[in-house]
Amino acid sequence: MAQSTKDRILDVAEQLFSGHGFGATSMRAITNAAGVNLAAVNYHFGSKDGLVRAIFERRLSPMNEERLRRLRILEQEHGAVIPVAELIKAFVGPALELSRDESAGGARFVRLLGRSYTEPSETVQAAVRSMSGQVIDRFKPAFSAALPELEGEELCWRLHFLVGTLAYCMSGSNMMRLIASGRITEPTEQERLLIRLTEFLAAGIQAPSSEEPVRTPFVVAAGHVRPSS
Amino acid sequence: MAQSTKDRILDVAEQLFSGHGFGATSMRAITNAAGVNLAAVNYHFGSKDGLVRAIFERRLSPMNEERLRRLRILEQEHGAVIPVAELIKAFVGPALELSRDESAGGARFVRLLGRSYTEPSETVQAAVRSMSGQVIDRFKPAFSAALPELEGEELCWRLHFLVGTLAYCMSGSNMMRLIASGRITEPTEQERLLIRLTEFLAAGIQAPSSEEPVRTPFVVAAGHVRPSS
DNA sequence: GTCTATAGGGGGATAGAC
DNA sequence: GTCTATCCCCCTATAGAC
Repeated sequence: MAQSTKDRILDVAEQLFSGHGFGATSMRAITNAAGVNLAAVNYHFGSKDGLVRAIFERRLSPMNEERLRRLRILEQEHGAVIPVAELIKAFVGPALELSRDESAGGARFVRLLGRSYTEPSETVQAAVRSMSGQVIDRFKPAFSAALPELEGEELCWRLHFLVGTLAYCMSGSNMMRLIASGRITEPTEQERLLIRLTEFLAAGIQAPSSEEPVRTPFVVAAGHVRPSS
Repeated sequence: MAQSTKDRILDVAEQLFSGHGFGATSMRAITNAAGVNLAAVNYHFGSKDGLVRAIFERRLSPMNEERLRRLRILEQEHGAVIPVAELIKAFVGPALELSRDESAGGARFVRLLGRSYTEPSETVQAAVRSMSGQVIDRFKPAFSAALPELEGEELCWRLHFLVGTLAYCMSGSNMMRLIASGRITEPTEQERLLIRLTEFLAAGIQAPSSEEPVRTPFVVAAGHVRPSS
């Protein structure tokens, strides 16, 4: 059950990055806390950026695989048109489940991941983006089929809002404490988060849209007004 | 029209913090870009943390005043029960309007503010929290009155989701590009964001809740079961 | 109010011994 | 694979001249 130097570095770095952010966590802090030598990070990961990428690789890739697996199951059950709430659960569920995995560090990683969506660091952006493209490519058409009344751009915005709400929940923001003002959220209530979040998101993404109905656009040209082809 | 050293530092710091984050922006970078001396930050703001607080003070306080002003107007128009969509617009509007103020740096600040909700830095958390408490204290009862069917804890979560979606939108996340995959969002469409966001949030916050209906709680005591008073 | 100079502490990365 | 030692950089904060 001996844990390798590499794994110890990953675990400790995940914890410190999660608690203080990437920029504010030094390699010295990581190697000290892990009880390994400073040079070990460069040996195993090449650089601090390499370590950051490895951390996302280790947890985000399996999480996204799980999302795709659940989508495939839904496609087998429902065919092309999947109920919206089921799509949301397939997308949101793996993240929230990982966040309950306190002992194995999953919770720490999820906090890190939530923040990474708004992180300015290019390294972090690139890592998350490269591992999330496939998920978007698969889920977006599925949502589109489930929400045929939503015009294309509106759908993009709705998905944007959905990802944003999830990212915020993942980040474990302290603002919840401000809103709840002392009210302690029980662990058992934390388990209701998937239900609460799905109810909110499903209603939001299916909201009636005031988007003007698709009109034939008019083009003004050379003195006369005519419908564009 | 001469801009004081203090204002130049604030403007440049806002821009650099917005682009690279707090931890990754040094005082040297700020003072160089502002064309002022390194020691000027410490003279005018005491420390880097003091500068951070001053930046939030300058923009967040007026923005929150505006939110409260709009809430007061709504209370005069509607009394205690204000339509949910109006409450959302009063809360979200000032932030989105500030984000369109490109020339005066408002847009940069809003990106910064959006990220600050998930920022691990204690200084940032404390600054935002101290300037947002009053807004929460005033809006929460208004939402509660507008949504009497929502049980207390459910309301906290719904507000949490609302703040999260807004924070994500403010942060100007790059993920929108991934979702839209090359589709360019026109400035005119950007102006529709308040409408889109309000539709999404209003539907989400009013979603039917599967929360067990309020039952008379039963108290087990001294051998008999009876409804609690 | 604004500057220079410097104190005093980390930062990431790497060469080379073991 | 792991260590020590070190290079050379940047960091914030402050003392004291102007």
